[in-house]
Amino acid sequence: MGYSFSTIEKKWQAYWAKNQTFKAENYSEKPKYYILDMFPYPSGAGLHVGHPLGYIASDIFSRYKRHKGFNVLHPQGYDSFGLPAEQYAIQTGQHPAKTTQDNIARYRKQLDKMGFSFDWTREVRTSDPSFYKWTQWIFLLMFDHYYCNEKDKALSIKTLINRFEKEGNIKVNAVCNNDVEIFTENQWNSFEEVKQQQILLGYRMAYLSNTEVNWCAGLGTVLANDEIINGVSERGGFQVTKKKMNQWSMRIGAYAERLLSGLETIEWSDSLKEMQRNWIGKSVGAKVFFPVEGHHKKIEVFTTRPDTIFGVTFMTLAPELDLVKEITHPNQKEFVNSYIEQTKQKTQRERTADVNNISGVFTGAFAFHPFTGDRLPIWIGDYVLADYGTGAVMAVPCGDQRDFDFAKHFEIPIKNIFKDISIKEQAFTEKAKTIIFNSDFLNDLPYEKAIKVVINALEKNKYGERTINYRLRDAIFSRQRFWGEPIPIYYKGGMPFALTIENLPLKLPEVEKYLPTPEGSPPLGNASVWAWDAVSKKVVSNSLINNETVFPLELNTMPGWAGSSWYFYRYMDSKNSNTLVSKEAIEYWEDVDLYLGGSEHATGHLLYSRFWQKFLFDLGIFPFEEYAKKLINQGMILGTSAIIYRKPGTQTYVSKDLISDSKNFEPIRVDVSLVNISNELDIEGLRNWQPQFMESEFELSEGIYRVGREVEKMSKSKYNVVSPDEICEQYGADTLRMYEMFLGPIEQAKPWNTSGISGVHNFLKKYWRLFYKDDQWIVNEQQPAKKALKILHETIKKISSDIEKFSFNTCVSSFMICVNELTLLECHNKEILSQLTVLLSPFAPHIAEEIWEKLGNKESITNNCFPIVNEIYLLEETKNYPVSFNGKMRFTLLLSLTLDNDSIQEAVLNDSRTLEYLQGKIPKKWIIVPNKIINIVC
RNA sequence: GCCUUGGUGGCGGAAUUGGUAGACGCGCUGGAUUCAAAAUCCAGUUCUUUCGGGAGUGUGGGUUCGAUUCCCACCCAAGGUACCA
Repeated sequence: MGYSFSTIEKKWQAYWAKNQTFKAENYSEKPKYYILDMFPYPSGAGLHVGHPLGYIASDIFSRYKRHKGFNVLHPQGYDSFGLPAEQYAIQTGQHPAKTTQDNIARYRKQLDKMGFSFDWTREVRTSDPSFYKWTQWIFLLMFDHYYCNEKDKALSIKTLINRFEKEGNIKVNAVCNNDVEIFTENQWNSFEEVKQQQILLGYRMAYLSNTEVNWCAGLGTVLANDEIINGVSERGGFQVTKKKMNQWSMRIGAYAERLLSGLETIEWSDSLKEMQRNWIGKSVGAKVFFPVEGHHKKIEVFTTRPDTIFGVTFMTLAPELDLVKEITHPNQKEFVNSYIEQTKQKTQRERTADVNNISGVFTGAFAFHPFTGDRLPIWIGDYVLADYGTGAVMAVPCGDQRDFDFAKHFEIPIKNIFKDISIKEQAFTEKAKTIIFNSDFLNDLPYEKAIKVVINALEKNKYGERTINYRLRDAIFSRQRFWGEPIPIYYKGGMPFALTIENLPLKLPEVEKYLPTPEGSPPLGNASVWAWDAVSKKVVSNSLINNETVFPLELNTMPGWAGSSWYFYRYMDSKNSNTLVSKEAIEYWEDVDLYLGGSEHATGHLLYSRFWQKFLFDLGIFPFEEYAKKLINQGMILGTSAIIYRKPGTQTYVSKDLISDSKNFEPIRVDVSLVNISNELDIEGLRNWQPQFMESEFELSEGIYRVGREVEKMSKSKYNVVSPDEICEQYGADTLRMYEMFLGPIEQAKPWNTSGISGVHNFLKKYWRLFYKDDQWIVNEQQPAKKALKILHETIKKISSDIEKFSFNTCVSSFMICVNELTLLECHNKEILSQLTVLLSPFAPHIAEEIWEKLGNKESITNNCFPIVNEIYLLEETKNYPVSFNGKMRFTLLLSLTLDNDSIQEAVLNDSRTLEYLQGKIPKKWIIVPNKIINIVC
């Protein structure tokens, strides 16, 4: 008998569900608190022990905040559009909606078992039309707005049209594509609609452009930069190459500065902010124009070191630049063209791998130095990237290592402009303490001064200007996939036109095949009903496209980050079919108080969602510039993979301890459940696990086969996934919850191992025995011992401050100490145990509810007041009073400044280390305490 | 290379503003209970020692009466990022 967790947990989970204990109201007298988890992608592998880590932490905090008198919003949902369901559909023909539905059901079951206090009435799913209606609506807003640099915010495209009609675009300072031409109001008014639309498209926040994209043939889709790891796709590891395509993009670049400065206002971890800063990559410098000999065009370069301009000895252009073909001398054309071809064929990976391989070609053309008028040879080289800065550099071999290497390799002259610095061996790249010389009007100036002087000179002569450059590029928004939000756009005369909100959601059409069409169009190209009738405002059959009013619809869908960029607002008002979120709901809940999730989303989701937030803030839809005041990154729980070693070309596997050099063997991962704690493999189990092992031979050592181990990310493909289900079954959810917290600090990554779980389970059993002895209820209402009160209040103090600090592992320790001591004191006092139970309830809610009920309470423990520490119980008689000395004859009493003179005398004398020092230095003297002077006698 | 975070027993990890390093748990050792086991309880557990002590928080310095904590240099690990001009 005793602590029967499975009965208790079932009972209370049912109770919470029936009474909707955790349902949050959109209005309350209480202060609000919004705690958000990053919602999961419901994958086929189900939940593993790593998933709940963050959910347990946020659940503890939610329950704690409820005890503290807050109206807590703690919702959950599913990021349910995604590639795995689509690939499963390609293989099996099963509709991704079905796969997704099944996986969600399984996730929900597993989540429910752990006793989370989610308000499930607010559940959202990004693949639900009632949800993606609003994702599409936000896209329409993006399409309908541009970024105005003067007001420094997004404005309606109508404002822009008005200005074009009145004054053309010459005075308009807005973010746009660089190929937008200059026109007057008269020209604008005479343009045809298609032409006008084309110009507007160059200004829209969501725009179409023929961009060079990362094309992944293996996945049949375009990938964003952050979906590529080391030149191959993050998912699947396929090759990625460059390809030009007409793609939707989002002008995140317009928000670069605000995304950067906004970081100062939010409580996110330093490392995460730093990642975003790096990703945005702001650098301050100058644009400089170099006229090309015998050509009307100028080369525009970006440099962070304009102070080195007199050290320029040549120019280098990115081979992809259109300008290259225009300026190349006929004699060099052949070499240049073949070099361009060569570069194109290199994948990003090959290009990055060849860092030390210097290559380039002379174009035969020359540029003029703006100040000296020197002739500078123009080269092309693939170390210059087309999509950073202007795709061209002024090469200063004395001040940049790559320029230096390039110059040495091609025997281009190097000019030294640094005083008393040798540049024989390598370039001099330090900025501090540099004195410029050999540089006309910059001679003898230090770095900082030189920059100011040269930029002034550039601007005065119109040779260039001060510029800020960002590494952050606009986010490509088109995906050639089926299982994503359709983009609510149709095409008329080759120009995109938007649907209106009344016509949303634009639901995914039925298709027979989920693969791209034979012509290479996205999967939506397989749909037979996917055209737009602009009169009836309905989706109609493709066969009607020849009618005057029927137009083809967009075939691309949105990327995975679309829905997740705003989902947290939908929880506030998830059922609303009239608006994204009602005014009342958003005015009450405002923003997320605490966001919990993995740091792997630093430069993806967490950046894109800040961008959307700022855009919708500009439009007055969201109330703040940032949506999450505080963010905590939980560390990953790692799995321990089991590895067996195959002799190449055979079916023979050799035990790990018989192997001296593992290079001669092929490591193969096997399911961790086939291995026991001493790394012994269950050979029969393995043979039954997968057919390929049926005929295997095993070389044993001492009668057993030992596997190798490796700690790595938990993943289905590595067969190292541990599901929480078994732990729940064996020890119960309360033990699992406390154990996961006990493993270590929440932010840290840690390998999963169950060796310590019995300690946590024992704790709960001990706690139970404070109430029951041999199934007899032994709680009394006698006056509690002073010592017991002290232990309780020490625990209250420690737990309260540790919860606020998110230090849950130390909380668990404090509970253990408390229960051990109360057991030792044989304390079964009702008052003390009641308070302890409330304290424990965020961590182990099921057992706490059960005890709470047994203590005679009718209501759930959920909204009961959290215990408050009473300092009276904490006072001690005396220990010793440590004293600190800061070297300037000023002493600080650490414990108390309110003690009278006598006790301070004693205090100081009690501390032998201090006494020893005092006797040597300042006998019989006055000692200064802040605000107080005390006489001390030695 | 650069940025961020970290480095403490056999292991996971504690340590408030600089003040008895190693809380709590695992593991291990011994004991009680038991025919026995499970369960439970008690004691011990940084290393070393000639049993007086001595050493000890990645390494080497510094500040301080006193440093895991503060400063400088270096080493290592994890994560991020990169021909970024």
